[in-house]
Amino acid sequence: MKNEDEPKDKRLKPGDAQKLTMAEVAKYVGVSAMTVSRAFRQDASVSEETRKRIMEAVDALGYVLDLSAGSLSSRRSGFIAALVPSINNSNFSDTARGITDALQNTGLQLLLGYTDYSAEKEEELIEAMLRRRPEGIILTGGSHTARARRMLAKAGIPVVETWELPEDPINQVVGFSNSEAMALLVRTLAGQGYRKFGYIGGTTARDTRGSQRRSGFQKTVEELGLGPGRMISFGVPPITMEQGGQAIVSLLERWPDTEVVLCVSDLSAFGAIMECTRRGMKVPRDIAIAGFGDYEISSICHPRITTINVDCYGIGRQAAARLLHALQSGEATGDEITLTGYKVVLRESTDRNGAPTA
Amino acid sequence: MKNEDEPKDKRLKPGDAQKLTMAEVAKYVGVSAMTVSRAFRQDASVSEETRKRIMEAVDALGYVLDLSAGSLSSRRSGFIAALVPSINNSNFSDTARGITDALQNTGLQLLLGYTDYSAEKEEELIEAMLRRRPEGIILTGGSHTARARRMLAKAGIPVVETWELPEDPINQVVGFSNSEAMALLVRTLAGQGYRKFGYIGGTTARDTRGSQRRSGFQKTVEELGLGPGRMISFGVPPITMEQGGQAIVSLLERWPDTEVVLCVSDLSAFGAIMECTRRGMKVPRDIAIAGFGDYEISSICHPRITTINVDCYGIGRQAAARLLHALQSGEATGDEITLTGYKVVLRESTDRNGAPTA
DNA sequence: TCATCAATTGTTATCGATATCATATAGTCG
DNA sequence: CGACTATATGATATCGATAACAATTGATGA
Repeated sequence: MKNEDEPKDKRLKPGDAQKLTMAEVAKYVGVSAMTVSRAFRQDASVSEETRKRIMEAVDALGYVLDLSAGSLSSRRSGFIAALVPSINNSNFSDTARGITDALQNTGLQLLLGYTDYSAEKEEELIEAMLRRRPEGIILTGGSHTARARRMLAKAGIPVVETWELPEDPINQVVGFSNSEAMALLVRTLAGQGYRKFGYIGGTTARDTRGSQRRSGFQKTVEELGLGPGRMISFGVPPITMEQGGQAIVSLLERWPDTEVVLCVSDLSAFGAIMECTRRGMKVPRDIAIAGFGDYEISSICHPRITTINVDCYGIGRQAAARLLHALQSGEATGDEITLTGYKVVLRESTDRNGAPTA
Repeated sequence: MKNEDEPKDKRLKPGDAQKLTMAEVAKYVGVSAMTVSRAFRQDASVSEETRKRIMEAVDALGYVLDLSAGSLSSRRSGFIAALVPSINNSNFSDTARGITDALQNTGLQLLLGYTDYSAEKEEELIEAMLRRRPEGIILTGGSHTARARRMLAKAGIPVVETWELPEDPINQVVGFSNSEAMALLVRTLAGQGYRKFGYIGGTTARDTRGSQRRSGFQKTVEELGLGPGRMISFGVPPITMEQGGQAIVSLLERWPDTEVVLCVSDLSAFGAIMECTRRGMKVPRDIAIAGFGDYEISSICHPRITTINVDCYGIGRQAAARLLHALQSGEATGDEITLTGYKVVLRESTDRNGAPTA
């Protein structure tokens, strides 16, 4: 079947670098392989003149360092792993960007995986990552399978859990209380006079941040004596814009007099608002709607959406910073919790005056 | 400065896995390391009974395979690299998802990097990737620095360029003509009676897909005898929702009688529509607006946005499939071009009847 | 002037798994 | 029954860089 002996692909000229090794570069320059190895690192002691000659040879030959060999020997893989629920969510991709930026010039690279909001998939990914011996690992959330926890414990590398405040942290934490953030939003809106609160979120407990927001909502509504919240669960997290639209329809069918609806994220809030608009309801005149996460869309759409701004980028930066610190200080750092900020952003979608804009 | 000899971090119990090796697992079970190695692969010949015993030991000891060692020996790194302009763009994250899905059960992992629409950053990333010896690499677009091209040629691995049809392909291509896709949209809208066309895009040539769309627009408008298009360039790609809003203001100031505006992406189209709405203009009654990319938002927002649907996910899947094919057939595959589909999706934002919905 | 030291380079062993070849054992078949 | 084959396992060399230590050189200073 296979024609192995056919002439090689045209882009592979016979004598090409293909398997060029450090030793060959060394021979070419007339030094030892070790010297070439040193030339690739800034710290090492190589005379400027030698390094220049080596680098010229590297260029001429087209040699590319082989880290997989180096990392075996140095026992440093040169990357850190990060797992996020979804790459298709700008909150998490901002966090990924924060990590990448913090890793600049550290010689560490980011290996990203996404768990699709599933603890099982997370477990698989953790194993896949650990097989490549990352120097540290950043996780989203604090709920992991037992085996995942065991693997992480054994790995002996710094672990940072983000975006939440887990009850039983593995190691370090960089995040905030989703439940308190949502509570703050409820209190703020109650302070503006809203009384009949609805909530739209996903069905299962897969999205732990979602459940925390939900419970923060529920608890606060009750504390304020505003009766039980009107909760609609719609679909498996992450709930989409479209599901947000469907959810608000159900919610309003069941509780037509709802005054304000809080959504587990801006995306569902946006879907809900659009669906209302489409049905001839004015937001916030007929109903107020708020989201969570402060996605770009919320400051652009019409009406602009009230939300909780979360420091997504900062979470990434700080998580990476904690990791770097742990690595530098010889892994002797204890477990710490770094709180990141959040704030209510009041916008048109919950404006008591009703007229979103002139 | 550092206290290297302090007691180790509490979470690392002395006897822990830390440096558990395959040889130790082998000794524990009473077989050779080679047999343990085989047990980890399905294809290898190990008796079911031995494999079971080994896997139990692996579990009991908490051993995790070390791929960095294995890949040095087997000369297979077990991953493929993909570079996208931005992870924070759902078009590209759909492509990334397509790649990941296609890689399921192949033993290959995806290593993702983002270039931020910069050829220099791409070059850096290509080098960083090649240092880890990926078995293949997927790029976005066809414009690369000379050094990047040289490195890729020398690497001797399959390369897939995506999302475009480069004039001078490196190896394989999976994509479509952005210029023709945009041309199709212009023709479709012209067919509906629109005559005065505007265009909103980014300023520089950094985003080659953007420039191609622009030139497809320009060319077609002229071909149809609709005068030169009214082009507004706004900001460095990727242009944001907000910039879309600013751009349409400029465009309408300059050419108030414009009938329809095409945007380089749905995101800028959305921003433009919201800005119009905010200023009391009705879309499409007062002005029609269309986007490119068929992002989720475009089917949800109000009015829904006319756009070009691109098979983002399919691009990823097929790019990975081409790569896998090349790897299986002993890298002897020639350069091929795989065309992916696109289609015009007509929605409310360009509806000639003007009334988006009841 | 000779010991000492810093700077630079070389030598050798090694990281941990796997390719490759060798070997043992059991089953098959004319 | 002997040769042959398939299956299961082991022994050893090796992948390509780097750690660790050794060696060389020239400079410095008492």
